[in-house]
Amino acid sequence: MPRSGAAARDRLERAALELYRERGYDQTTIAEIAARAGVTQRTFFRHFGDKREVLFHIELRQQRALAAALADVPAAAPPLTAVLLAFRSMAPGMEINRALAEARHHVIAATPALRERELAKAAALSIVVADALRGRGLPPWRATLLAEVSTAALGHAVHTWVADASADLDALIVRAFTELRAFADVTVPSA
Amino acid sequence: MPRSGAAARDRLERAALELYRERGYDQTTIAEIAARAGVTQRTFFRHFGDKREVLFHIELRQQRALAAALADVPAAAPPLTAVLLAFRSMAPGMEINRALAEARHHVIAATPALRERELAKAAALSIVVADALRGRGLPPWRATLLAEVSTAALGHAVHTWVADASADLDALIVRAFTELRAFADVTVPSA
DNA sequence: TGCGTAGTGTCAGTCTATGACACTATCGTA
DNA sequence: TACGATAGTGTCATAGACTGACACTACGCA
Repeated sequence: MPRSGAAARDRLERAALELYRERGYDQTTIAEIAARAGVTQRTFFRHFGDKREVLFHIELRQQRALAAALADVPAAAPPLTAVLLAFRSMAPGMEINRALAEARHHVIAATPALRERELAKAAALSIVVADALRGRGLPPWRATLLAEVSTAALGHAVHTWVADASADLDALIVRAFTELRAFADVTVPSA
Repeated sequence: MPRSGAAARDRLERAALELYRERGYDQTTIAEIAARAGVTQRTFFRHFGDKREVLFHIELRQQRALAAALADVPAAAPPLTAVLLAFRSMAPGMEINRALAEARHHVIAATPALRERELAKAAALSIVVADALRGRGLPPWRATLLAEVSTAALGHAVHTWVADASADLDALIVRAFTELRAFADVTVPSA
């Protein structure tokens, strides 16, 4: 393997985040990001699919971490408990990167196009969870449903956490799952 | 009020859906859509914010319908039961437009950019639900959580419905909410 | 030393999206 | 009936996101 390219990619990620924060996403051009990273526009698009993706490359790491965490939960644990445990196991790692998470959050919250991409990444995470749930024996429909709902709960916890400097992510995740018990009280026909 | 513009907007929506299906989203240009609708490119962008939005204009109608349905549920109904009732009340209207829904679904499912926008629309729907839940006395954090989770469940039901010609949307919505009771069995610390 | 490969630069081009300005159709009113 | 206000449209010009093609270069390995 020759020249790695990882260094350039890192510089691009850093430069993009800086510029998005300094002058806003819409007021930043790819040319400016590339220039700050010391490469050309064309190289930017070789590393990232589009202007948004540069902010979400780290999600790949989280996706893999989640898949690993899910695989690590003992098979004896009930499906949703396994999901909760896997989610909780990711909290410490995120707490460490809180500063970066906050910086990204500011930009994303201010930019509709980025919020959209964030939802897409959450959906990708949900697929990882669904795979794991199917692997634990849940029928596909149920697995997908519970994966999407669990991921939505996780997303809400993360959003609260990143917006509140004094919040504890792990506690929020637990709280979210706990409050979902409210569904047990819903009145449904013949049930 | 002068010239209404609604006619041109309708033609644009129709033309876009046709072309997206005929040759795919990426292979379709705004110029082609506009030409088929008998207007110029510039007029397209006056009616729709971007190339994706033209497929999601109808969601506005559904958003309003959902808000109305939520307001119509008696105040006596518990919050999540109210959400379920409101969701179910939308099923008949969607069943009527099944053909259109299927056509849109094919295009959306085949196009990542459109799936992304679909998620954004679901998030918008979730905000409507959250508003209603807060209006019913739920604390904000809980309202947002349950709104996002409920909307995720609705989305899963709708996706299943649109992909299976023999499916009954109302039954799927009920089923989704029923299966969410599984969260009651999750093991959480000190609870 | 030379070969293969991954990464990069350069160039040209297409398409999305927006701003500015002029024109036109329709409605309400004098 | 004439007229002004307003919403919709066309035209023109332009920025900026993205892509394909081709040449070049740095690094790892035989």
